[in-house]
Amino acid sequence: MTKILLVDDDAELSSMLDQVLTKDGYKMTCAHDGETGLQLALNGGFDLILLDIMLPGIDGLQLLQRLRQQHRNTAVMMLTARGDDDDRVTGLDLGADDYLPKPFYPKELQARIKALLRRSSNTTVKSEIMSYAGCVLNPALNEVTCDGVELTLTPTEFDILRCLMQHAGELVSKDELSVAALGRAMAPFDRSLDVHISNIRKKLPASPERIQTVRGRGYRLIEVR
Amino acid sequence: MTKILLVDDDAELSSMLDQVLTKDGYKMTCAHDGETGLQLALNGGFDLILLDIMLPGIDGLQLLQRLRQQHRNTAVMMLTARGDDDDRVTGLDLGADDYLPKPFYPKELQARIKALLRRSSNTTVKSEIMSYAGCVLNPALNEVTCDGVELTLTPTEFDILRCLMQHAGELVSKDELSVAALGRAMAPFDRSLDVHISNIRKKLPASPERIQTVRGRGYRLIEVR
DNA sequence: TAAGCAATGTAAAGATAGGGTAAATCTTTA
DNA sequence: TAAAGATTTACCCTATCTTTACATTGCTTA
Repeated sequence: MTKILLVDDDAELSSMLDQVLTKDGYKMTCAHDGETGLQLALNGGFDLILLDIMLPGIDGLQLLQRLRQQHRNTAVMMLTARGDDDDRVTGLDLGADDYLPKPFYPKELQARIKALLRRSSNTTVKSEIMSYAGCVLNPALNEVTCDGVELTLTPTEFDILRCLMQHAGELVSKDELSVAALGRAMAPFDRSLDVHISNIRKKLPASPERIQTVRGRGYRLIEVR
Repeated sequence: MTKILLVDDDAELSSMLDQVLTKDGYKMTCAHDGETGLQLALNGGFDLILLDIMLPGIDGLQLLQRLRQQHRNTAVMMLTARGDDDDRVTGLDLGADDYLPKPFYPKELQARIKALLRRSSNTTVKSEIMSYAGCVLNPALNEVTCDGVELTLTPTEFDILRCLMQHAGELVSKDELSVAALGRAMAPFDRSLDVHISNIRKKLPASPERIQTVRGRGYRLIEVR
């Protein structure tokens, strides 16, 4: 079941959307201020968050920012007043996936929700212990060992390695790695991922090389020996 | 490199967007009518298609529909005139991922493109292993073997061979190959494709010849024996 | 059949883009 | 505010792509 969180202080609008979307088969939860919204967003396991920008307390943009520090994968659609062009751009840069200017037709919201969920549905992260290429990665504990030696990885490095291990032996595009670990698509001239890869390699046993570069295509973790 | 196809008959707007987005580091291709747009969209391997609705010939919605019959995964952003609410909903239902009402600020387009690419980049296409003429091509691993021997192909060579194998035994025009592998239509005096074909042949077993030249028409992969 | 033309093959040179990584800078967190 | 971490910058190297130039092939026509 698809769970949607609606954060909006307009009680009337909330109630209307609640009805409409419930009828569409989504499981709805509503919050009317930023604090409650953030709290729920962080812990509720939602598939999609509909987020008003103008909120009492923490505003929508702040909420989004705080959310993105922990959850890179929840889809977020902002609901904005018309004309707030700057807010929109800021929101999208902060990692919102879409916005809809108020006022809008429910039909359009429904269509956009469908489009967004369709797009984001295959963003799943496993959390089981994984083992490959002499490395053992435990997502629950945030621990990795390689050839029995414990590695000290930063969170980003950990996410990159996890993504590589999820596709053990397969080619993983830099774009996919970037989204999985940095929460954004590769931007032109963006070298951040390359640097992280370089740093991970420094922490792994020097030989044999476990992270193979496939020029122009991505990286791949390879089984040793 | 992220490839974007822009389909819009407004020459001035096209040229402006072309400039702006090229500066952002995207590899741009433009089409000004529906037929050309569809042709390119189907074969160009684009990451994102910016699609005007009002087009001479095939209109944007038709184009989208035709595209979605074959390509589920290319991200599509529609550019619509303000007020066409129905078109927008239709578009999103047909599988567009976003729309932007004209006129818009380039900054907003840029932000939306980033958001959309971020979202769509991990929709990995589980491409299938193909086998023909003694060659086995595995897109997920970026690996090819021929008669059991592993080949080391560059990304472009790989794309060319994949395109040939997709049309196993059939004639493939140089134009189609160029679009599929180089991301552009053949230009006069453009010999790049010929050189790539030559290089692939060098890497394949010397005999029998598997890539057949059909003079004036294109190339075709032929079953050995 | 030979001449002429256009398409194709291909070696080699030149241009470009992708990637490695040290160091500087920015950002977040404690 | 310091420390950790992420990102940007800058420089280098080289695989890869494109262009060039010339050779070859095959078709057409006189």
